[in-house]
Amino acid sequence: MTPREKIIHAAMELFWLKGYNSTSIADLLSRTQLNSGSLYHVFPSKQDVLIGVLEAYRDGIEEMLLEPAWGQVDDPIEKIFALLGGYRTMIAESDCTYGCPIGSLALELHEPDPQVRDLLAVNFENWVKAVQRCLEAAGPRLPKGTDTNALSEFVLTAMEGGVMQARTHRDVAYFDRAVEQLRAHFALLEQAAKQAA
Amino acid sequence: MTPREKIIHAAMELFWLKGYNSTSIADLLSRTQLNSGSLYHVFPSKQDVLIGVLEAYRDGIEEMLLEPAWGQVDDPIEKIFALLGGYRTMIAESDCTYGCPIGSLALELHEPDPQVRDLLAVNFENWVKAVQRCLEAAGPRLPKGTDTNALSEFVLTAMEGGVMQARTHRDVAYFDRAVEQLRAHFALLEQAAKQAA
DNA sequence: GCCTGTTGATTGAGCGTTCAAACAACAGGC
DNA sequence: GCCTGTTGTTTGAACGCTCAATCAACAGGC
Repeated sequence: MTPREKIIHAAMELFWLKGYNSTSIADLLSRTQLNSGSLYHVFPSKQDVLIGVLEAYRDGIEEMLLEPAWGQVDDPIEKIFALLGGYRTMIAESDCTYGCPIGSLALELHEPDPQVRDLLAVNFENWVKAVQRCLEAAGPRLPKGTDTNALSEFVLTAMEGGVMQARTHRDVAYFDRAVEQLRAHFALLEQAAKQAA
Repeated sequence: MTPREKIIHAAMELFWLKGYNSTSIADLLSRTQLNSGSLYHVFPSKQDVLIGVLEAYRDGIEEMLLEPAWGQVDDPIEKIFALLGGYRTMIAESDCTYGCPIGSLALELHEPDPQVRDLLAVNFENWVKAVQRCLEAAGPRLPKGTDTNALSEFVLTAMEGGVMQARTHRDVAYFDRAVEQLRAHFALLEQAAKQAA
């Protein structure tokens, strides 16, 4: 494991756990057993570590997020809820102290550099696109003319909003109810598609 | 205007604009033209300023949020979308740099004191209750047995998720699409209620 | 002998907080 | 009307600490 990998690995966890601003370089050093000079040899600044982390999320969405969630799910709409189920597991295992790593960073950084903001946006976009492919695969089960982009964005909306409330109340039931409402929405859409046919 | 009011007023704006951690006591002092001793005479610590701010939001929800949005709206379901419209105005006026003041704080503070967490939760609860009263007022327009609590939480979910994406992409259209999806959900619910009748 | 990479003490700015001192406002005694 | 003691508030320099970042010195492979 190269120093670079060590740092990225540690930073992904610490930024997720404590946020970007509350994670100090000293935190990263003690976690990786490196010295400050080594870190600054690899990353010119703390922000470059953040960029590395966001790139790692961007490049690892398939194997880190989608494949684990979709291992044994074929139905395209169930894939969406399997993805949300993955977040539920994460939330519950951390006693509702962790949230969505991208979403937390997106709200924490109030005036991010363009490069950071673009990476946050790209991470959201890729997530939305993955959901959108599921919606496209669902084909005629959804009403004709469904805006799959807007609907897949809405899945992200529900996920992020549900995570936020679950974390605020320290109760995963808030997330569950958000998912349940989204499921009801999909049920109504499928029903409407069936009636129109 | 007492020093206390000055501080609360300035802190509401600065915490909203820059977040809690990125707002320094020096920022508050220069904004209020007070000296550090005066601030610490009123608030024993920075966190107590935060508590004051959250209490101000809690106590001001009617006049600051609901009354302005509902001034000339009677239809209970349109009230909900008028409330969301209020947020849209806020977002757009700030070029998508501001978000929901409570939501941002909720995600920024990773290990808040119980008192702070309770205040964040209470602010969410009151918001949800206000929406729930609208849903109850809508009565038979929604399907029988609708879980108005879960549905009103879902309105908050959609708002927070939409705000987050709009801010990340610096584009209010993301918020608009989230609201549009929520509107579609309500339309389907009203239709289902009508069919059952 | 050069080059790539590492070491870890050091820097200086910025942070939240403190405190002795100064000040304003008022009350009571005379 | 004037002095005196008290109370509550304001002043702003100073403190201790943490932070991100630096850099001269060093190690090992080729």
